[in-house]
Amino acid sequence: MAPATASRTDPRVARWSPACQAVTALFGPSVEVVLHDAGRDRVLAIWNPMTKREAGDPSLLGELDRLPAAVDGVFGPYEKLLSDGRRLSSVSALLPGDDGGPSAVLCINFDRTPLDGAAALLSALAAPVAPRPAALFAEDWRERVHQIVGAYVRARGKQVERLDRNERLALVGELEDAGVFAVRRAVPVVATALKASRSTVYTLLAEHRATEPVR
Amino acid sequence: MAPATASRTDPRVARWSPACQAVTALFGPSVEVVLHDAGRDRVLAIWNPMTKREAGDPSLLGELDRLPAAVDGVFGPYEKLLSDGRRLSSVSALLPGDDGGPSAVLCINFDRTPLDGAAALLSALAAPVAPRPAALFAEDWRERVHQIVGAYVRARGKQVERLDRNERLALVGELEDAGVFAVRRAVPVVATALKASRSTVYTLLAEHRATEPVR
DNA sequence: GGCGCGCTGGACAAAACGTCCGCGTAGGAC
DNA sequence: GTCCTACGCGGACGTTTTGTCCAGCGCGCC
Repeated sequence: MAPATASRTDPRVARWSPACQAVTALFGPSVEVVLHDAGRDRVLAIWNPMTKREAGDPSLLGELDRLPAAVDGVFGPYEKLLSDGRRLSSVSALLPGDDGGPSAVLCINFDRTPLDGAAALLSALAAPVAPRPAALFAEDWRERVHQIVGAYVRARGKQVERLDRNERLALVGELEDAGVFAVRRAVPVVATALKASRSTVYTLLAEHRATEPVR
Repeated sequence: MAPATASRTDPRVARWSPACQAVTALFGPSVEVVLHDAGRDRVLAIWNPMTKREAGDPSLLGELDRLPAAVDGVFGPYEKLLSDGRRLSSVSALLPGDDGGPSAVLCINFDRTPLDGAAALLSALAAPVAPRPAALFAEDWRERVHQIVGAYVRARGKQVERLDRNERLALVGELEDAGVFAVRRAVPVVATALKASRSTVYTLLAEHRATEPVR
């Protein structure tokens, strides 16, 4: 498994290559390992590249300056965003040369996008998955209004027109509790079903809401 | 973040430490990184130990001989089993010394137990989840919006922000078909759920209605 | 006949709805 | 890099719906 590198002869590549390869081997296609030339700001070698970068390309490591202060020569982990939307967790490490000073920079980028998907799936498990809920909506709410009104009317054996004020109030209450008034253009429909005016429905509704404030 | 090591002065530790630390930093408590002295079969340093091993302990690396042949000095990944049942994926790499010969061995052990749990959970998803009883509509149309959006998003393993235009259009279509937009104040809620503006939702809605006029 | 209650339609203000447009910008072509 | 296109955004705006108010009126009752 050779890295994409034109600098095979560079001693730093020879030195760090096994370590980089080990990481690549363990995490397969999810990680990209990049070895940078600290001095020339170039990519020395790259394993499993996620972008089109290759050895010799500029490193664009200037960003390291702006990152949280290094701990023992290690930056991060910090988040990176690829242009295609993938989300990476990244760390960088300053690798010492023979003189003890930094000679190379190691960057490990971990594509956590699949994990995001899995995490979403997992957290969604907390809430039960509703299959396709029955078509309560569309035109059904009208029917629902008529059902509620019809049931009420039947229960008292009167026609709508004969219902007295309290009964209408109660009926509006039932409709409200069924959520009918959360639907657009519901009031006129209810008014018709109740054989009453829009005004009256609003009055009853206000009265009901004043009585049962919470809902 | 210092490794558990009594060999701070060993030049090999100084050299490889940043790289080991980088790996530890990225994968947090899930990985253990061990640097071995190839010659003396001793642990040189260990980061985030999962067992009680520490620097100076015998390495017990004899097993490497029995592993699949190394590729470019890298062994594995192979599976290890801890006594407490945890399952590790591991790789080992022969790290070259200044003379080019091996001077140290790097082992990275990744605790995949949590992933096994997640995988089991995930595959269990294939089995149908008991549908929950259909709720009366009342206030749950909001929840419905979130369910539909959530299901859609999960199906593609993207988060809402990254859905492209067509996907959003389709999603709005589903919401429309579910009758969501028949509810008062639905558009702002949908906009929020979609992480889009009210305008955008209306645009998509218009587009959808132009495409599927009857419904 | 006079009174009170409640419903009514109409008028009107407020809120929600839906449309439009200019601007910023991300992404692609060159 | 520059240009270009397409898209999403927020704000402005006109329209529709909503909700409130009121004067008038029917009806039962004293």
